Amino acid sequence: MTDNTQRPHDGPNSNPGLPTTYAPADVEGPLYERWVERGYFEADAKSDKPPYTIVIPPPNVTGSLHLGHAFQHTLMDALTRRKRMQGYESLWLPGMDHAGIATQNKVEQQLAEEGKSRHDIGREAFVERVWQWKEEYGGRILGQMRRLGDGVDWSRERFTMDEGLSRAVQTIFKKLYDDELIYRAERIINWCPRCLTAISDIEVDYQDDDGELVSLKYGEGDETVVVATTRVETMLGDTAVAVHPDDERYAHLVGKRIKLPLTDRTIPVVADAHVDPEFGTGAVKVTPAHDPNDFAIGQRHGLPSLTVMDERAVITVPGPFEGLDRFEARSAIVAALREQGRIVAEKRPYVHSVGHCSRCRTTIEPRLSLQWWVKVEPLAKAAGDAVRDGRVRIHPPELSKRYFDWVDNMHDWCISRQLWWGHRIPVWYGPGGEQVCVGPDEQPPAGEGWTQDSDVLDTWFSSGLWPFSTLGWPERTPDLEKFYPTDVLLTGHDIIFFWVARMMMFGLYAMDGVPPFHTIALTGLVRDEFGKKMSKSNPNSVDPLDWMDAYGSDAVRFTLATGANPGADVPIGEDWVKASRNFANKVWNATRFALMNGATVDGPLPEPGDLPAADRWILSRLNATVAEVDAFYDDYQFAKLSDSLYHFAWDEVFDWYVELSKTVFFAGGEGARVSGRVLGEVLDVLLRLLHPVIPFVTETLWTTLTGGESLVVADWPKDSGFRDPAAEAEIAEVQRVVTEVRRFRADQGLQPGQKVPARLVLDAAAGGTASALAPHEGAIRQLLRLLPAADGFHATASLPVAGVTVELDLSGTIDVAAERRRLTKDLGLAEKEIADAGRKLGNEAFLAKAPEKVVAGIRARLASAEADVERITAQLGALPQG
RNA sequence: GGGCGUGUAGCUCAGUGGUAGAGCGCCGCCCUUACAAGGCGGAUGUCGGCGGUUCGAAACCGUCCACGCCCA
Repeated sequence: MTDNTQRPHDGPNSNPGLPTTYAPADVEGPLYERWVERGYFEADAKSDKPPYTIVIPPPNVTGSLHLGHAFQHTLMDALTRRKRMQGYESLWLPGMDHAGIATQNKVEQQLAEEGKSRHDIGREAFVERVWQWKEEYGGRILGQMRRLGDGVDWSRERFTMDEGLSRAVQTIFKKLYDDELIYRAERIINWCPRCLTAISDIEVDYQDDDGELVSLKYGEGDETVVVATTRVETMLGDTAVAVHPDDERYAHLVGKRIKLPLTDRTIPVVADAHVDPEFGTGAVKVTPAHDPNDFAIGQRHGLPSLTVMDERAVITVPGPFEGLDRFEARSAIVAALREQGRIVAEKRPYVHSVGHCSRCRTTIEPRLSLQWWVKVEPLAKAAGDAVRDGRVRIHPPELSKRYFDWVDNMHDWCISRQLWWGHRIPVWYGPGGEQVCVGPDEQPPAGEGWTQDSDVLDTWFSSGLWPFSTLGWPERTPDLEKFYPTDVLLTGHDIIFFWVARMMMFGLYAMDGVPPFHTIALTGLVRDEFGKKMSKSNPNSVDPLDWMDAYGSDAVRFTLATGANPGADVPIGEDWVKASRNFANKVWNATRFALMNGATVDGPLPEPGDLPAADRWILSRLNATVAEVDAFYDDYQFAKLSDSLYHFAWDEVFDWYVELSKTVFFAGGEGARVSGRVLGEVLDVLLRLLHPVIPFVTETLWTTLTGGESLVVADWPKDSGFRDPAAEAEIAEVQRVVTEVRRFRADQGLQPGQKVPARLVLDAAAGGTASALAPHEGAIRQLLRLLPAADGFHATASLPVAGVTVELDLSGTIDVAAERRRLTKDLGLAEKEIADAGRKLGNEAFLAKAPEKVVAGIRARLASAEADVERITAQLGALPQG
């Protein structure tokens, strides 16, 4: 990947301790294993330290690590690592979700390859197979989490189908059942004819599909009515036609029965106020067993519900259509009706919204079915109130509204699934129609004819218990006492409804009104570098493991953290990961330089009063950065804290402080010793601050620099409060001088390495500025590659900056045209500044109404621009003609 | 149809009333003894349009346009 091993300067002069480039692949794996072996991530329930807890959003047992996981895990890892360093008993609890449908599908596929179905081997053997599958193939993501560096407590790893968690499920089911918050009822549900199970409303994805809208004529002679439908096949199950009660067009038909085509049935025409007389013909067909709205009409009018399809959506009505799939039946029925002249109109394609199974994309078939339900109203109200009254904060707050919209308008939750993999519903039915819900320590009813409900529970039912079932509930374990409630729930805003709301409902219900966490931190989704959605079906999908292999886990983590603006989507591209790798390498090399020059953390840090300005400046900035980073962490501003560290490290420590310190190091002696101590201090703190986001490279460097045991258990830095505005101003002046002369050199086409004789003339009139610059002359000369002015020095260029004029001897003519161009441009800018400031200061209203501070600022700008004009004009005048 | 959000440099995004910013990319010079995964210098914007409030608007208000997401 790199060929710089052959570069000449990589030879005899390089430091033998650390190689010139950081090689993540060599260190990451062993480092992680060492952290785990030493038990750094294992939390102690008996500790006196205050707890800090995050439970991981459990990934599917079938899943593998994608960028969305990597993103959220990076943020959770950073939060828990920092808290651990701050002295909290930090627990990040890992685990997986059994993912009912997804896992069952995997094993069914496996069986299909053997030419078998689950029914061939039976329920018990099938569940056994799923467990085998889980042991063999499940949980690939856990190994990938290690690669990413997740500091989770593996000793507390949980799985939703574990014994303890299953017990929690049964316990809460029984409690809800006894409180009459769980009931069984026949309703229209979303049925997937491929998965052969009910799915919840939120597992249905709606999309616009090309369909057909067919208008059919029902009835005979004068008594006909035209209805339109996109699902013609359901007409076999129609048990009424409904019209609006005030619709005069149909008033004469209401109460009468009309002939339903293709059948030997007649159906009533009913009047129902929910029918929209403006839509279509104003008459609608009513199929109570196959449509939720029609079901409601059926309930109101006491209509029978006629199921016309089996669970695979195959027509079951005896006759010519029996045995046809719903889509085949649709065409066949249209053809048959056309033959009878009953097709009045057809619109094709007719684009309309169609529900699809979020697991397999199959078109959902609404279906009348007997299912178990959670009565959510009291639970949802409590979940909403906990946020409304501030016990739980949603971050960023803009997303609260979406949460309220959901919990305040939630429908009862269908929790039964016609699957074999999952928590079986603990209800037994007796021979006489009895129904008994069995609690965890109770024996199911014995005797002839008792059978257990064959359905299992929705996976989200068990994951809703996650924040406390994982800590041992329903037992009052030490873990539960210590670590509940958890602190932060960090997850994507796309599962507010799936998961967050469910945890809130169950947490408040099971834990005596104590919400499961005080903060819900919501992230966006990971997108590609052009802001396009990443999905497994898109070619833009990236395996984060590939990037970790190529650039290191730290690079992937830093990129994700830098993109993490609250609630916003995160675009990520390979170039950005490369840039993060470059940053890690820069930190590596700066520390390498420091180590080669005696940077140390041994001995006390000298008092500020005993330190040169550059040291005071960087220590002042260091402490300000600590404060800034802390504030950003406490506000979940990962992008800002990463950015702040990036710029402090690179722009201030590496580009200026390290460069300034070179003069001191090369001079040797006591100055070098002091400088080594300060540089050691700065890097020590910087590496601690960076560690939660990029744990690997920082650990490697920090242990080398300090000899400390591990950053994982090191103390988090504290802002000492030290600030030195004077030193900051002084270094800013040095930077101005250096930058100005560099610009001149570049404009003049001087090669960066070319040394130039120069004289620094301090401007006595500038007073403090000039004398403050005096001690920095050595550093300025070093940075600018200036030679002493020897005999025969002849200044060919003279650059006044702040309190100093730098005179350069270029031993010949300078590029006057280039210099004139530059000066003219600067002059223009200064003149524009004067005009702008002058306009404001000439505005009475501005002077009267603007704050004094702003006016003073404009005055200062004016004065500075005027000085610039004077200086530049003089420089232009001094240029040779031509 | 209802709701929410977004529109700022070539790209991706910060910026909640007082001099328009960052990263990447781009142009030029350079292997200057930590780092070419680097150094130094440079260019780049009618802040989506229009109107309003204000001494002052990228930001606040109204409106229009474009795009995205959620719900129905």
